[in-house]
Amino acid sequence: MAGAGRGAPKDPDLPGQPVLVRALTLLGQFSEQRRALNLSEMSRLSGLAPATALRLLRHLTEWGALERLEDGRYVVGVRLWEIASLSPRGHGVREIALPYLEDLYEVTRHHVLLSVREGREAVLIDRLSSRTATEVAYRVGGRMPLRTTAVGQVLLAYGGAELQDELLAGGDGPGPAPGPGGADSAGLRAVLADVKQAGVAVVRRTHPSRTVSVAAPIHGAGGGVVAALSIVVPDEEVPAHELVPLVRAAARAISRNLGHRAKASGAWRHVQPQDSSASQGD
Amino acid sequence: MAGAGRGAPKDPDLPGQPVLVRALTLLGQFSEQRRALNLSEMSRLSGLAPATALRLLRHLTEWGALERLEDGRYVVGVRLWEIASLSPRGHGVREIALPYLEDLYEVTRHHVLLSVREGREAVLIDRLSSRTATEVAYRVGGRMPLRTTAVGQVLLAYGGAELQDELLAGGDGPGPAPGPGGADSAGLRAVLADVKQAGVAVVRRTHPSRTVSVAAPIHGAGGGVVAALSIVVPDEEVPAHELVPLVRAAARAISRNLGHRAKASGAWRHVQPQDSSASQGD
DNA sequence: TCGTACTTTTCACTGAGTGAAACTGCACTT
DNA sequence: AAGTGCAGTTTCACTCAGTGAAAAGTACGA
Repeated sequence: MAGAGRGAPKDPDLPGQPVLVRALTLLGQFSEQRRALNLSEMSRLSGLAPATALRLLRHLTEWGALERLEDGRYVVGVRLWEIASLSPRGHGVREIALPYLEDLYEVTRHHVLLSVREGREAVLIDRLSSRTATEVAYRVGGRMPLRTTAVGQVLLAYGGAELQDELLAGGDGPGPAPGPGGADSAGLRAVLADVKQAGVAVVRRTHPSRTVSVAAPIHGAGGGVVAALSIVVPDEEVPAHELVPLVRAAARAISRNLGHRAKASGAWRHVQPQDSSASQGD
Repeated sequence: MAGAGRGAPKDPDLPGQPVLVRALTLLGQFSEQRRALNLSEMSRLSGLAPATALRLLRHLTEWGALERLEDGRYVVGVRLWEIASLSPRGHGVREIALPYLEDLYEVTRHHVLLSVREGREAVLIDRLSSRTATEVAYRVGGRMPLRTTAVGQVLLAYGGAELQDELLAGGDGPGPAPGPGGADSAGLRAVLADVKQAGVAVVRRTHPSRTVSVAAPIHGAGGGVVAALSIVVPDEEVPAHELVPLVRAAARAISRNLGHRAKASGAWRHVQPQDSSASQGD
């Protein structure tokens, strides 16, 4: 890029940023509640001078990353969506997992979710829901907290100690921090330990409605956990312990299809009786 | 960006490109058959110097547009997928259309496709397929030709004269040009006229397998055609004329949900008897 | 040990990118 | 009809972010 131009630094953080990062910052301004933005908004939100924002937006639009509505506002373009559909952790896992998610859905007729971890949150990759199932809080492409959701707990449990420390110490980005000094760290650690050794997370919620979620880890070819699968049912409609084997079986089938070779031996015998999976009120 | 550096222009086209465009060019190198690329490949394919490509790739990776595998190769990242899921013409239409696609799928148990136009091709936004349905040629996120597919013909028929001229004159990007001098222009024009006034396209194929596709246009709030919906069935299993009302009804329901107010009046009476929809061998 | 291929760092040079200011066009008010 | 305000766009002199060849580092196989 070029210099900070003639003018003095307007914003303490922004001026030194490379062009590319500035352009990505522009892209990052789009969100579920801001799907269409005009120049002034983009400029204001990103902290870029209008002239600069305009130039970058033009390049992005020309390439197809953005599209322009008749009223002049910018929206995310199909070209970008198309490239993004090549994301292995996005559409990639989805393509492989979908048939199994469908099986699970056909059998239970409740919500089936697939997520991956991105930073300190989970991203919902796909969701199958009948119109008659309970209300859902999350949108495909949206983010979910790691601490309080079943998929989140699975991803967190298998995400490595580093991530857990990070999350238990600091805030988990958006959303309220757990407490002043890291309130329920010990509790969460215990939950995660249970999840990890049971191979499932069970989370009970009362908030949007009374539900139970059961989630299991999906392993990639390298052995690491690359995604998590869960099923969300109205509480007390189906006993959770009946769902556990279903969810685990589906997750294992998907893992196998991703090239994961399950560890041989007695894990089977160990895990099965240890049915007391992690749980957390609300 | 900065100058062409010390060296003389290496490639006649590339050197003058702005940084942002170069970065987008890098993104554009990913394709279905190239989902993971290493530095040398990216550098070679994009025509950028390795050092330059590396710097840009680092920025893209840092932001999350790309992710790096253990072996050093780059793949499209979840962050990009997440932003892209906000694309109105991508996941946007999908979200609204999905329930209707599902209905269509439940009733017929055959392939149901949803596409939008992007330049001179169609992009497949979603596909519902039972495992027992006929084989499919296209992948979600992939491109389909406008001339030879039912959805393509719908998008083309409603895409304006400019687009049609463009496509009939020149090549349609990838894929073989129709013929030396624009072979079957007249034929295609007639087909498109039929499609437009019938409100459906019917295409018969023999190639991967014998199938009939029936497609109908989806209108947006502004009245323009924003997407096309189609159903693909094995030939002679279901008579095409039985599918036409199903597909049209679904397309209209989706249009209404997108805020389209159907033109009042006798279109109904006109269109219905004009059942001879467009068709094309292979 | 050498060879090859890929990745990363270095560095002197320079034009691509910068942003304040001016201008245009539109909507709404006085 | 003249005035006000704001979003979008263009201009332009300045300069530092970006450049790419070359060199150094790394990994793997013969």
